[in-house]
Amino acid sequence: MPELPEVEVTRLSFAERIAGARVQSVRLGKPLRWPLGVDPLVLAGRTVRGVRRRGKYLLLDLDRGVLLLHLGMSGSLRFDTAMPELALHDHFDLVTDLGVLRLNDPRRFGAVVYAESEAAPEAVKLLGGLGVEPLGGEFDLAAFHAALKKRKAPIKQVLLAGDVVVGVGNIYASEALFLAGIRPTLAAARISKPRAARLHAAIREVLARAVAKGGSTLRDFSNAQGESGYFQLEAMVYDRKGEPCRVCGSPIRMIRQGQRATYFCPVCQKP
DNA sequence: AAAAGCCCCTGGATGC
DNA sequence: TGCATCCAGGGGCTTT
Repeated sequence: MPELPEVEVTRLSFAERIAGARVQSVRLGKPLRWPLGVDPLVLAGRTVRGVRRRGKYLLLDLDRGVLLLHLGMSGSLRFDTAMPELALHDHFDLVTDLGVLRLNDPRRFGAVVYAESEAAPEAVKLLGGLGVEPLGGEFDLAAFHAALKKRKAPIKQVLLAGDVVVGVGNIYASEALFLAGIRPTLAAARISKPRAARLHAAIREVLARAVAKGGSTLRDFSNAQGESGYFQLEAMVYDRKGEPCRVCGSPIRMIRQGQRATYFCPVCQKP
C-alpha cells in the first residue's frame, strides 16, 4: 500500500502530536518482518523528539536511539489517546503519556526496528542503499539522467528499485511515466535528456499532488487520524485496464513487469 | 555491478 | 455455498 505519499501523509498526521511524548511501554503482537532489536523494557522513559521520513521509512527520533518504521504492503499507523487492547492485526504499540502509536498490518510485511542511531549497522542496512529524496532539493536532473544512463532495465523497474530515487512505488511509477509520456518498458539508458527532464518533473508533480490529496486509499490505507486518501480517484492509468485514457480515449493497457502490474496508455506514452 | 526471481503473509475477488 | 486460484501500495535476499 504505502508509497512515499502515504508515508508522508501518515507522518504529517501525527508528528506534531507525538513530539515530546514520554514512552511508558511497548506492546507487541505477532512477529513482523524483523524483530524489534531491543528489549522493549529499555525504551520506557525515553522521549520522542520528532518524526522524519526517509523513502518509505519513518524515523521516530528518541532522546536516545531511533525507531525505524516501515508499513510494508498493508500497514497503517494510528496515534490516539484511547486505545485499549491489541486487536487482530495490531502488532506494535508505543504507549506514551500523550497517546498510543499503533501499527496495524494484516500481511506483516512491515517492521519496527530499533537502532542506537542512524549510523548504526541495523539502520544502515535498511537505509544505506536508498536513492535521493524526490521532493527535496537534492533531486538533481543531471544526476538523475546520468544514473538512468547506467541502467539497461525497463524504466518502470528502475524507478521501483528505489536506488536511484526513493518513494516511487507501483502506483506512482505508472502515473509518473504517463505524465512524462514515456512507455514503462523503455530501457532507462535510452531515455534522452529532455525526456528525463519530463520524468524528473512528473515524479515530483505526481508525488506532491498525491500528498496534497491525502495519498491513495485502494482498500485500507488511512493516516494516523484514520482519514482516507483521495488520489486514487484521479489516477490516469493505475488500475484502469481497458478503461479509456483520460487524454486520448485509447484503452489503458496492463502488462506485467517483474511480477508487478504496470498500466500505460499505448498512444500517449511513446517507446 | 546489475538484473531477475523468490519469498515473507493475510484477505478479498473471481471462477468452477 | 464451498473450495481453489490469483492478485494486492514492498523490498531484502539469493541466484544468474
